[in-house]
Amino acid sequence: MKIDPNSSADLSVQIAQAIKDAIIGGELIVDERLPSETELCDQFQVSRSTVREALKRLAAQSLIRTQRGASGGAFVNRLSFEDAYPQQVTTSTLLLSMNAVSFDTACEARFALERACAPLSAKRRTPDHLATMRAEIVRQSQPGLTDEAFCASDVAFHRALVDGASNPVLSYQLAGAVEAMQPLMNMITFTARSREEIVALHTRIANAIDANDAAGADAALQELTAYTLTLKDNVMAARAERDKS
Amino acid sequence: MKIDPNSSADLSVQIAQAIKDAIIGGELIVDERLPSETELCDQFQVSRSTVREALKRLAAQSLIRTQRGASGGAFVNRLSFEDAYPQQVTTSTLLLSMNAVSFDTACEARFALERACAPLSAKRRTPDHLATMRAEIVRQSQPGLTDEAFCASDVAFHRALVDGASNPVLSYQLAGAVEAMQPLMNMITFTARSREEIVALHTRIANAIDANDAAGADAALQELTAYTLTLKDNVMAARAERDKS
DNA sequence: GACTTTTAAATGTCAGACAATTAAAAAATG
DNA sequence: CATTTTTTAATTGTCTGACATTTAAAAGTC
Repeated sequence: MKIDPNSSADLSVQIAQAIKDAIIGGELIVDERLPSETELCDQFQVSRSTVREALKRLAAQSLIRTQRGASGGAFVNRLSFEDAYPQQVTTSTLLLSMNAVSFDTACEARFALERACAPLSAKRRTPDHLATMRAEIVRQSQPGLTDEAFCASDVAFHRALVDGASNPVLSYQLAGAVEAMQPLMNMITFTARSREEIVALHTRIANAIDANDAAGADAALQELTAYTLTLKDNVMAARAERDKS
Repeated sequence: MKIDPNSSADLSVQIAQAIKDAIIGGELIVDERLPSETELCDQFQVSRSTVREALKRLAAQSLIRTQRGASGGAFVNRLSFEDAYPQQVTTSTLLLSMNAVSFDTACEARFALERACAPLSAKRRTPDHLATMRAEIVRQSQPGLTDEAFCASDVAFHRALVDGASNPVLSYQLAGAVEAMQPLMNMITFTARSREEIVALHTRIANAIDANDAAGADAALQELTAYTLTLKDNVMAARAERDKS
């Protein structure tokens, strides 16, 4: 682990990168303790503040964790899917909101990814996944549900569908896409009629997954995609009309 | 933006979270300048080191950028897909390597996601994407290529396929899955025979995409998935044999 | 007016101190 | 001797103050 004295980059950035490289390269393994801050000062010939800023950068990425006290220090963190999920969701959400990603683009991505999971989910789903899907369908059918709660339940339903594939890598990748869509989905007002339609499609999906019917699930998902886009168009048209008057 | 004086969490963590919330909540908009470090010290009633550690945490997540000099400071960063890609790849790579994700699981996820893109890519790919795919096929055909270079070219080929869908959200999500697989792929030794087979499948994929043939591309991708798993099994079996003797 | 110099504001880095936490060692206790 | 309590030392967290470096804007110069 060395830094380039000729580099113009900030020292704390260089040090963070050096440690990060060591972790990625396997020189530092999971749960291994890094040298103490004081030792890192000696090693890199910088002050403690600089070392600390570097360590905070790594902590922000969940690459290390720190413990205080004797025999404390910074330890290489096992990056778990649980840790990575929320970061992935936050990043995806900001990407969508800051880059003016259109509803259509996000929607397309979401359902394309979800359709990739559906065949696997049809094969492997457990009773547990099916129960979650059914429960969310029941919730969605209840009148008086706010649009936000309806959307949250929608996310939970699709999450169960994705998790049914029993592939943590897929679940991780999709959590971002599906959950990041939620703010966009919340912009849509769901009429009683449209909820009915969505619940019907959800039921078809759940039934297909239940029956290990990949093709059926795929077809229903395609219809749901098209219907979601229709809903969005209606809401947009209604708003445009309202704003005109 | 306030912090809870009763919280047991580190001050720099709390301050980072407060600013992060303000960004996500839209109180701080893109390119807006944050108060200077000194002003933040007053605002949160903490020392400059603490404020700086909080800012470094945010910088590590690309949420802010800093500029030195007069009229410098910390600015809310527009999180671009370009910034987010490498972070996504690093995180995915570490997730795979640290959680003992099996080759099969990663492979399944990768190809499932890729198949989700193929139909869109068949519809929208530009001559540019096709040219990249063809160029990588040519490179892969050259004898004397190292396994690493072959794998890198493989990633580039599939990246072009994914980018052909012209959906930045999909490209972003898939970059992680595909590139994170590379270290695992690098473990495989590609014989001349297997390269020939892969190049043939790549050619079929490129031809199908060229001909706007979604079904053809999907079929070739499925075969490639199966073949990749076969290759892995062969390599594993050969190693087991070698280690026994 | 165009160029150069100065200035001031901001971040980056350093040094040293003390506070808070914690595990282990040492001491006290029964 | 075993158990509990106390002390100690190591380590991170926070504070203070200083100086270095960078940079845009203001002031000065021709």
